Amino acid sequence: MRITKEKKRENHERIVAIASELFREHGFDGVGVAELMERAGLTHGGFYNHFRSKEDLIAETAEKGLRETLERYAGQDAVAVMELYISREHRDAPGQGCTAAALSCDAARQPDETKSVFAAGIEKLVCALEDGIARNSAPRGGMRAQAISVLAQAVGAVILSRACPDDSSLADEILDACRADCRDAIENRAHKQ
Amino acid sequence: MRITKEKKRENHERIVAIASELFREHGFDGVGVAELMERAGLTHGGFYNHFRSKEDLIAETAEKGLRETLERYAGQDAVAVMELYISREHRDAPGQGCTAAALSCDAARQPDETKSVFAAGIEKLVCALEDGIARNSAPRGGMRAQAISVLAQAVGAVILSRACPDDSSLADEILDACRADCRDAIENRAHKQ
DNA sequence: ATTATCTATAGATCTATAGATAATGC
DNA sequence: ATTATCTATAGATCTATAGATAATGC
Repeated sequence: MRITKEKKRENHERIVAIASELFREHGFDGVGVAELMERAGLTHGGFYNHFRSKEDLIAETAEKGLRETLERYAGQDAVAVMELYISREHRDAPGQGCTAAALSCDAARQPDETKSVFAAGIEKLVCALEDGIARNSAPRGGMRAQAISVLAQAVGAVILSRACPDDSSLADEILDACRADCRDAIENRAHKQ
Repeated sequence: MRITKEKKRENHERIVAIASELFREHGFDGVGVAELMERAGLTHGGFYNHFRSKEDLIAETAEKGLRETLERYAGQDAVAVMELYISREHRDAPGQGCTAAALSCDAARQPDETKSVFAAGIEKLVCALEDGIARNSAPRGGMRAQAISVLAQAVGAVILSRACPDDSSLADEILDACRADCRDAIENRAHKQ
């Protein structure tokens, strides 16, 4: 049953893509190798031709997921990014959403190798957001610190909103309050009175 | 081997207390009933005299954890709360720290019954923070929205900082930037220039 | 010859339950 | 009589490995 190198690469990419979505939805501990491989149309034994361990897959998946999140927002102005990020659509589709928002809590429980991947991904998101803020307001000092604050608030908003049940008015209130506050911060206005 | 009602209540409380710490450290999926009961000095079969299911324990643990988090911060002014919350000490001791920061990502994957417990706990934290902000600045409108923004940023800061490896300078930078930004927001100052 | 996959399984762990034991609570 | 615990186990699931198969790559 051997296949071509090209086909193997395709299989590898498919496993990572499916894992990326399933991990964001159910957490690293919420997805088994057998289920993952079945969804990829393969048998579970074949997993170890692609990865030395599940931990290896987690690190690779996190890297890909954080890169995709960066690519999704890079080059846009920061207010536009926040409109997309702190939204019901993003909150309600964790499998397609930001890896940092979906898996940072899980990452905290992983070995340092995986945490380093997260730190590198967060660093790039901060830099991209700093660039995005520069598009929205005159140059000023402390923009990196502000990018960090805005990112933390955006991630916290999505996470807290997701922890509320679907019918919760608080879930939407969190998004609305944080979206408005991040907008004000980016545009360098004082908080609304 | 029957014990007194009082002793049973003590056992119940001990199971919940141990679960509360272990869940915050390893996630709901990262702690098994057998390990939990062993740590409580009981055999795993006895678990089901106290809880109908692991899910039941999760809901009870979340309620207790969020209540304790509230009690820890209620009545203090908001700047003092943020100094305690957005700190290395808090980040490095998730088992003793805020349940919302440690388990909100996991809560998002739980059934609505558990998510409702989280929503109620977050609501109370928002109210307490709103009261705490009133201690730091003159009364003004939009204080509830600001309490929500500050809470989201604080939770996001701790979560992102925990996702970085121990030796990461970014982990500390996130805490420092967010602590300063939350302080400014609470004291109703524009963001630093 | 190498190797990507599949089959089968090891060994551990998971949640949950059944039945025995023995002390409380009535 | 009730019930909190313990022992034992069911049945499912988990990660990982060994060996067979068969097609690629040399």
